[in-house]
Amino acid sequence: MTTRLSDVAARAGVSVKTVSNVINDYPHITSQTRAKVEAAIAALDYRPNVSARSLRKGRSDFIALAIPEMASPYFAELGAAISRAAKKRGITVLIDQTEGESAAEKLVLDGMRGQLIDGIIFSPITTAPTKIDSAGTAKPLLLLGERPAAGTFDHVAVDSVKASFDATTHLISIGRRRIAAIGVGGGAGTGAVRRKGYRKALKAAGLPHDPALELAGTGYHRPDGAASMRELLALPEPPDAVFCFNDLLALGALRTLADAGLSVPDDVAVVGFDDIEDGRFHSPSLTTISPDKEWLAENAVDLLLERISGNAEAARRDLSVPYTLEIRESTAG
Amino acid sequence: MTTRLSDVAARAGVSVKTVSNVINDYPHITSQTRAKVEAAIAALDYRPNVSARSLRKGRSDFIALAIPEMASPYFAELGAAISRAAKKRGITVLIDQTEGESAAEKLVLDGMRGQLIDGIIFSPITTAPTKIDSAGTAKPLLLLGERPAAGTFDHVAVDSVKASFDATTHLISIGRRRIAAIGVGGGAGTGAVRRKGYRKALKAAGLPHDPALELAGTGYHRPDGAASMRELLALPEPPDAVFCFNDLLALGALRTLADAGLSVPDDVAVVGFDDIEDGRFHSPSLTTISPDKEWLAENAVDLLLERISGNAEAARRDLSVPYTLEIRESTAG
DNA sequence: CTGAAAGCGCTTACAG
DNA sequence: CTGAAAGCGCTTACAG
Repeated sequence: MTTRLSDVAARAGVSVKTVSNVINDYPHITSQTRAKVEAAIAALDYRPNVSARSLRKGRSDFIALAIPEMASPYFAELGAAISRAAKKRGITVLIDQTEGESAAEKLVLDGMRGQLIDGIIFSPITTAPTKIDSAGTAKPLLLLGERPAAGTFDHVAVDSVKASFDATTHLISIGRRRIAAIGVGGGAGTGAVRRKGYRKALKAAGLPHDPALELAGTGYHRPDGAASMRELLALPEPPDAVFCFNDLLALGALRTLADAGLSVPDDVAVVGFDDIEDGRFHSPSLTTISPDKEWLAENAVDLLLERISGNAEAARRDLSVPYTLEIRESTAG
Repeated sequence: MTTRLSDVAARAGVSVKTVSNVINDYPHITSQTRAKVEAAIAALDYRPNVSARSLRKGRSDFIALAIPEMASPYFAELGAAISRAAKKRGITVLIDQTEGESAAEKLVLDGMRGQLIDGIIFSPITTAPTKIDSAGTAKPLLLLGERPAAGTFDHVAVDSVKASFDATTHLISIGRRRIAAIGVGGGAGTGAVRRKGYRKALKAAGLPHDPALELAGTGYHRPDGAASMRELLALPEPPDAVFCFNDLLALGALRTLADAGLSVPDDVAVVGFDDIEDGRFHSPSLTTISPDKEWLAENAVDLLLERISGNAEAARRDLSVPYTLEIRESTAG
C-alpha cells in the first residue's frame, strides 16, 4: 500500500502530530526532531495525500482559471503567467476552457467542481455583467477583462478606454485622418469599451466619426480581422489606418492588406491590442497596446489569495494593469 | 455549513447509499426514487465533495498534462484539444508547465502531487529517454513526442522521420537543390529524429549532404529561427529552401527573409512542422506538416484512461498520429 | 432495495 | 513537545 503519515511517524519514532508539524512547517520543532522526520520521509519516499489534506482543511491550494480558450495566444500567455505566479505561492492552477459557452460560464459562477478549488479567476465573455454581479458564487471570484466600474467582485484589467484612446491618438499623430476600428461590439464588453476610447480620440482631434468605418465582425480571431479588412477595402473611400481591438484581428487585417498588394504603413497603418509574440515577429511587426501580463498575473493571484484567506468582508478592489504603446513597423515606416 | 450527502438523503427520505447510487449512476434504482433524490439535490443545491470522493475511491478523475510551456502555440493547441477530449470523458486536466527544467520533469516522472491525479500525459524535453524509461513513476504515464521505438511507457506521436522525409521530398519535388535544415539537435530528441528524415530524403534524391546547411540553434522559438536564417544567408552559397523543424522556427526564418528583401518561395522556399494557426494566416502562408491534433488528444486520453482503469499489465502501446503535408504559399508561388 | 458502520489519510483540538 | 481520538464527506462491504 501507499505510505501514510503514521508510517513515517512510526519509523521516525515520533507522533503523527509531529510529522504533520514538520510537513506544514510549524514552529517549535527542534532541529534534531525535524531531521529525524525528514530522514524517515526520504527513506519511505512519502508524499502527503492531497485529497485527505484538503478534505480535512477545507482548502486545497488549487485555484481555477476560467478562460474562453487556451489556444488563443493572449490567453495562452496569460495562463502561463498566472500558472507561474501561482506556483511561486504554492498554488496549482486548473485551467477551464469555457469556449464562450454560457453553460460553462454559468458553472464557473456557480463555484465549480464541488469543493476542490479554493477560488476562481474568471475571464467572462458571453455572460452579461449584471448577471455576473448577482451571482451567488460559492467561492471567491476575481474577474478579468472589461467590466463596468461598479460591481460586486474584485477586478483586474487594463483601462481599455484610455489605452484605446492612446492607440487611436497615435494613428492621428502620424497624420492619419480616416481611421477605422475593427472588433466593435455592444453591451459593456471589449468591443464597446474600446470603441469608446477610439471615438473619444477622434473627437479630441476634431476628426469626423464615420459609422462605415466601425466594423463589428463575429469574433476576435484572424479570420474575422481578415474579413473586416476586406469590407473596409471595398468601401468607396477606404481608411488610411485601422485600430484593431486585438492583435489577432490585426494579424488577419495585415494578411488581407498583403493580399491586396497594399503597403503597411504607407497605404494603411495598423495598430493592435495585447502584444502577443506573434505580432512582434510578423513582417511588418505590429504596433500594439502591451499590457504588463506578469503584473496582471501576480496581482490577480495575490488578490484572490487574500480573499481566500479570510477577509471576505474587505471592500471590493479594482486594479488597473500598467500598459505601454509599443510602436513598431505597422505604424512607423 | 455546506450541504452533505446525508442532508440530501434526509430530505429525500432515503438512505445515503441510495443518494450515492443516484449520483454515481448505478443501476437498480426506480425512476421515482431517482426523481425524489434529484429533487432534493436541486432543492439543496448539493454538489459532491471531490476531495472526499477521491480520498475514498482512490481515484480523482484528474489527469495531468506536463508540457514545456503552454504559451507556445503548438502546446497551447494541444492542451486545448486534450482538455476538450478529457472533459468529454468526465476527466479534468491539470496543466503543468515544466519550462524545460529538469527538476520539474523529475517531479513529473515521480508521479506528481501526492495522490490527487490518476495519471500523466508527459511531453518531455530535457530528460534523457533512458532516464525516462527507468523511472519508477507512481502513476500511469503516457509519453508524447519523439521517443526511441522501444521503451517502457505508452507513447503517442507523429512518425517524425517519415514526416520529415515527406517535407524534404516536397522541397526537392519543386526543384530545390540546396536545402537547409533548422532545428537540428542531438540525442534522440526532435532535432535528431527530424534530421534523420531530412537526410534520408536528400539521399533518396541523390542530393549531396552539406553540413553547413544544418543549423542547430538554441531553441524552437521564432528568434532562434530568425537567427539561424541569418546565418544561412551569410553563407557563400545560401540555400534555395529551408525545412524548419517547427512552425515557430519557420516564422522566424520568414521574418529574416522578409528583412533581407528576399522573395518566398522564389528565392527561398520554406516548410515548417506543427501547423499552428499562425502559419496559416502568415503572408506568405506556411507549408507545413499538419498532425491531427484532435486524433492525438482523443487517443492519448483514451490510452491513459485504459491504463488507469486496471490493465497495468497490458503490453506497451505505440500509436502513430496521422498527418498531412499542407502545401501553401511558402513553397507554391 | 435500506440502514448502520467502517474507513480512505489527513489535521487539529484535547489532555497530559 | 507527545499520544490518543475525533472528524472532514464520501463510498462500500455488511447484514437485513
